[in-house]
Amino acid sequence: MKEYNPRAIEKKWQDYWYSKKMFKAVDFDSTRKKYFALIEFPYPSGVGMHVGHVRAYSSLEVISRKRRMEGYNVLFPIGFDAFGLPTENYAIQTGIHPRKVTDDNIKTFTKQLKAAGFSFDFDRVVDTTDENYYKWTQWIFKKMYEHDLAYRDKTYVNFCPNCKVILANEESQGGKCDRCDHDVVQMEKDVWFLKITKYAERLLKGLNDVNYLPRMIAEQENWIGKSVGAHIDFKIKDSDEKLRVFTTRADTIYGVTFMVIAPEHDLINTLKDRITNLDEIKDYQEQAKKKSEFERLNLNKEKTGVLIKGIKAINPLSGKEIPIFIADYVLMGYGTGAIMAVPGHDERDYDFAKKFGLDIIEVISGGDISKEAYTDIENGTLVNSDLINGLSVKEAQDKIIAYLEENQIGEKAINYKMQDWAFNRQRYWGEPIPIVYCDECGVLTVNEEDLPVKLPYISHFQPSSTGESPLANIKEFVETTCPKCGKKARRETDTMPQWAGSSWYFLRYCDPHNDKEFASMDKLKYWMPVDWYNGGMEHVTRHLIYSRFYNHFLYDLGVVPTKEPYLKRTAQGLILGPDGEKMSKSKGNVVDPMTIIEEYGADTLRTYILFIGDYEQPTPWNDKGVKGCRRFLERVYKLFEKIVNEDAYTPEIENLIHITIKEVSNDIELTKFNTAISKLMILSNEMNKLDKITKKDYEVLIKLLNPFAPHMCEELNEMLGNEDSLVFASWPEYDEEKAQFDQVEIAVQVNGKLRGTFKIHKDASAKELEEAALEIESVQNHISGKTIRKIITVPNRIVNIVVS
RNA sequence: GCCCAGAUGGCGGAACAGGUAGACGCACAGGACUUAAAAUCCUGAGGGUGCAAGCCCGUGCCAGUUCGAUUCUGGUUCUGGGCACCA
Repeated sequence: MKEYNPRAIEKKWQDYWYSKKMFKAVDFDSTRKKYFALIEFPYPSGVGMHVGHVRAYSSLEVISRKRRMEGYNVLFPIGFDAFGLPTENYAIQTGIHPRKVTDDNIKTFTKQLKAAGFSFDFDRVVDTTDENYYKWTQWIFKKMYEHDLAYRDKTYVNFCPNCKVILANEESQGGKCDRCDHDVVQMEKDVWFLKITKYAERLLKGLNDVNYLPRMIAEQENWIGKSVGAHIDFKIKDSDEKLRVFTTRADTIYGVTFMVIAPEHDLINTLKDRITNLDEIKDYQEQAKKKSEFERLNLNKEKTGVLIKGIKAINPLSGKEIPIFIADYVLMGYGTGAIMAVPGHDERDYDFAKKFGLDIIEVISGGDISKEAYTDIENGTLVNSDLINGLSVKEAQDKIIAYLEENQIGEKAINYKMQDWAFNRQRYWGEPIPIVYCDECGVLTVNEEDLPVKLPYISHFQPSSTGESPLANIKEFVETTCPKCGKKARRETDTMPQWAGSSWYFLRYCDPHNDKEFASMDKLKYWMPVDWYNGGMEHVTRHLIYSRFYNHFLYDLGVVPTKEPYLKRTAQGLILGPDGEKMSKSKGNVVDPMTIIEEYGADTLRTYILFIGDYEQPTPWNDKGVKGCRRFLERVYKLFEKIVNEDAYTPEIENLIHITIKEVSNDIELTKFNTAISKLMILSNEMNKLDKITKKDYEVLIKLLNPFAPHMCEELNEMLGNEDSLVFASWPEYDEEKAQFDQVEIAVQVNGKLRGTFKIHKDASAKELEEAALEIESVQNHISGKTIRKIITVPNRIVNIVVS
């Protein structure tokens, strides 16, 4: 028998699978159930495939191969999310056009994916930068605009002076640019927004209909951030103006001792004639504008603010006059940009009141407001609150809200932390936004038949420092005609963020070559929803929410068949460097999967990456551990020599085979790949102890191992004389009766401490167990001279003798 | 600060409807094969203490429930992730 030679074997079977298109997903196949397995398509960066990709893809790779063996028509597609900053920055540095960079990177990536033997359907590859793809990305935007979900608004945006680009909130967390870590500054700008907040409630409700890991549900709920409370109008004294606030604590209304508005609040402008310290206020507004988001949100800093002189608000319940402040701890972007401050029962208001020497009134008993704000809403009773004295927090809230609604000075209200999605970038390498500005007709979308708005092939794509897109400098691009009146008009020069293309790619996989629609309803009905989606935790609050929003919108349009796009979502843990640190070039701890493939083979890499540890936990890479998996595969390969034609039956091996089929099958479904592999190791170790094994038993082993190490298993299958590939071989089945051991080992305890064990046939009676247990010598030593109080027996497990 | 995970040998990790802690793999030690090494195969091993059978201690820490707790409950420390002046 030849030695195990992965290099030759793997090349041979990859050629076989890919040339015969073995992994082709068949549209409308009615003979088999469909299964749509989705992994997050990669960004084709210049460094190529990372071990993190291998781990992320291996889970559904194993599931897909198992599903095919179980008789499913599997759609396991791959594509490239290729627009974006890294490619553009690389192009700026090197002068090579992003189109060429992208094409080269995709080629390399494809080669690497095939070298790992992934069973993707390579006939359905999508590339977000392909004009036949982004035509539909633009089409969806057009539809959103037509349905009032895309709008232009002047706002302060996060601007990265280094990348020269406006960032979404989620790209500038902690006041740092997501891409380059530079400090983000505030800049006023006219930008495009998508009204994702309109879908907040549905995105929240939809979580009940999907099977995501609980921590993902929690993260999404947290991100959407729903709060139920009330709007309350406070009259401005001697004026018709009202100041509207949002509060979740309507019950504390009698404890309001001042009000605070955000620096950007309109009230200043509206009442500027009456404000006596306008210069001071304006000064404060200017300062607030200059602060970076990070400075402003920095919790530890002391609160600042200015009393607005000349105006007062009136508490609608108590009638008391109260001062109004302007302070940047109140955010314009949440609620109404104004709050009623209740220092007795809110920590932030408490700090502010202490600093400015303002009254602090107790309206809920139970705490000590001379020391700190009392914020427990579960306990405590309302006091000093005319209408609601003696009530619980909950009762008081209901009563106040009812009162507000009756008197039309407020109502029940819901707020979300999630904000509308800033949807444009001032960059070249993205989808042009299909909008035209006409002096006569205003803002118009490009007609459907004129899509796509093609990205011009230019050689200078450096951004300007004014925050304008490089496209603004391309005359041929900017100058166009109005889709309505035909006169001269200008194109929008901003492009879409990278999230746009990835928000609907799973739909395109169902019908990737369609040039009439983004995908046909018939095909979508056949394939959607995605049965199982695996990816990183880092995408749970961005990509996953955005793509769910897109899908909900398209559902409303009637062009996709399901509300929720993904039935199930799991996430892999990070692969850390051998030093236990996150892999990074600067730390020099990056492991290149291609090196592992060259040295040990793709089958070893695939097996090791799933054996390395708990799939969901971050786990350090271990070079020596790879060898162990290679040894395991070699052992399985060598077992081939033990196959005999004669009868080699033993009850033990039959038992073990059935148990292994059962447990490996279950473990794979639960993403417990590490224990699945360990059970295959146990089976092969046991087989190795025998002198001879049957072909039938060996086939079970290689079929179970096939999803992990398909090249070697295909080779062994061929060596067995089987003509059909393992791709569609049947997944082994087990007999529940035979998946049990006949003999069980029983532990014997005295007072809960292990004192011995014995073997007995399965399902022995309690009496048999007791008798056998009492006969054990060491047990007798521990009970002699004592009284037996109780004997606890658990069938097939344990006997515990309680003595005293 | 709030929310969510997690903490088990030298290392990665098993086992939890409460029932023999440490499966499987790595690393290590001894042995076989070899002139030798590598590779391979066999054996050993949580810690302590004994010549040994054995005994004692052990799943971050402190309590509790139980015949019995890595598993359940309360508290606590540390680590990782998410959110964060969100009214």
